[in-house]
Amino acid sequence: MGRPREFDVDDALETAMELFWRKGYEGTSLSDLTEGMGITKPSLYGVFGNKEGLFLKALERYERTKMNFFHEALKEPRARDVAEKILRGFADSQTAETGPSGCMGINGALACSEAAAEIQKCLIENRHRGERDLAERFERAAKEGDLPAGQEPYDLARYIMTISQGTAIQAASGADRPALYRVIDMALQFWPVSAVRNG
Amino acid sequence: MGRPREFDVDDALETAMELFWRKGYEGTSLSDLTEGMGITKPSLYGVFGNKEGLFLKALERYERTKMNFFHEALKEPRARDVAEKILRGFADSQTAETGPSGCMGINGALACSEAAAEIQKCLIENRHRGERDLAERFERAAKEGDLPAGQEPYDLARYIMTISQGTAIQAASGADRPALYRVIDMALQFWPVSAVRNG
DNA sequence: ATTTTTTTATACCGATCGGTATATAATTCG
DNA sequence: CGAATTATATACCGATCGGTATAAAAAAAT
Repeated sequence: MGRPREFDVDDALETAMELFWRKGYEGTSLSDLTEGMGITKPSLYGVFGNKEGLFLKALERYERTKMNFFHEALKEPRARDVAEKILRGFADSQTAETGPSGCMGINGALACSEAAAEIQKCLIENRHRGERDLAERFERAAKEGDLPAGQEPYDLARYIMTISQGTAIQAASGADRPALYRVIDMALQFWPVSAVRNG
Repeated sequence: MGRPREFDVDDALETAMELFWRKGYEGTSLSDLTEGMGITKPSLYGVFGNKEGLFLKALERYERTKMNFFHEALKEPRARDVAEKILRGFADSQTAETGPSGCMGINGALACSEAAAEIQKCLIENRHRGERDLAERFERAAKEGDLPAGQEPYDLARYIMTISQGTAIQAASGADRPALYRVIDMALQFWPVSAVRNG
């Protein structure tokens, strides 16, 4: 009951996500947000709490809608396919024609004032979580004899994430998708397509 | 003549560089700067013009004092040594005990408001310049038969810079130097130590 | 129709932002 | 000694920051 909301929460959150993605947490002002979302400040605060709450909800949406390839990739039976799907998935997301370039989890708050320290911490933990998930997948691969000889699962995971974070900077600097794909091709050169078993 | 300056310009610039490096251009306020540098705002404006001018001078200092390894590396006679020196040079700078983690050229203004667009553009051009310098070095290597078979100079340069930008994010996320060195080892696996001639 | 509930619009809050006007202090030059 | 010059300290500027108080508007419940 009560007066019905005049805007779509999902649409508004999508807009907020794109703004934070493109301009970062501190680079996006409340005026940017309310103007872009087409709502007033009281409406924003009523639905999303405050700027920090809005950012976290936007980040959750980003993970759910733009990073879904990541956990899908972990299900690949071969470790090399896991790695390649993750690398290309990141590159695709970072260079989509629609939406900002780069990665929201990096653009959001890489370096910032003390006021954004909590957001910065969240994003760092976010990165660590992804890296850990990938490392655990590679640990399984190691047990299965599915890693190139002499490769440590955690080092391999950090390597893959480092490439993806590098392509995020490249994309934010104007690199297009084919350029990133060539980087990925090179990053996977040492990893034989069929190191242990076929399939 | 006139009243003598009561602070050392070089020391003040060093402090400004560290602040911008750690907190970014927009994340560093004039209060942060004047407090850290131990000078007042009129002194800052008298010597450095304004915040943007101070940032550009700090960036110049950063390039001169922290990125000097880069152009030194280009002088290495073998392309693989060029690549390795650059990769380890970046990793060293990004993980120095003294000074902030990561890279000032990336932390400075990766994603920001319109007010910092000019600084952002400068930093992007900065990255492109380094990549181009490296690509031209690899072009020379290609003529000398000093690249692994089938590698394009510009792609190889982008690859090396992508790794270095990735380690910058890793360092800003807490990774230590040995971890980055292991990433670099992996990134160079495809590149034989002596592909063409010995030396 | 009135009450209740929720959202909206407007106007406002103190704090901080980058930047500067003014005047005083400290030096060199004549 | 002035006079000129430069740097300092203090106080201030309008604009914007994130956030909110107040009240009108629009619906459901009685």
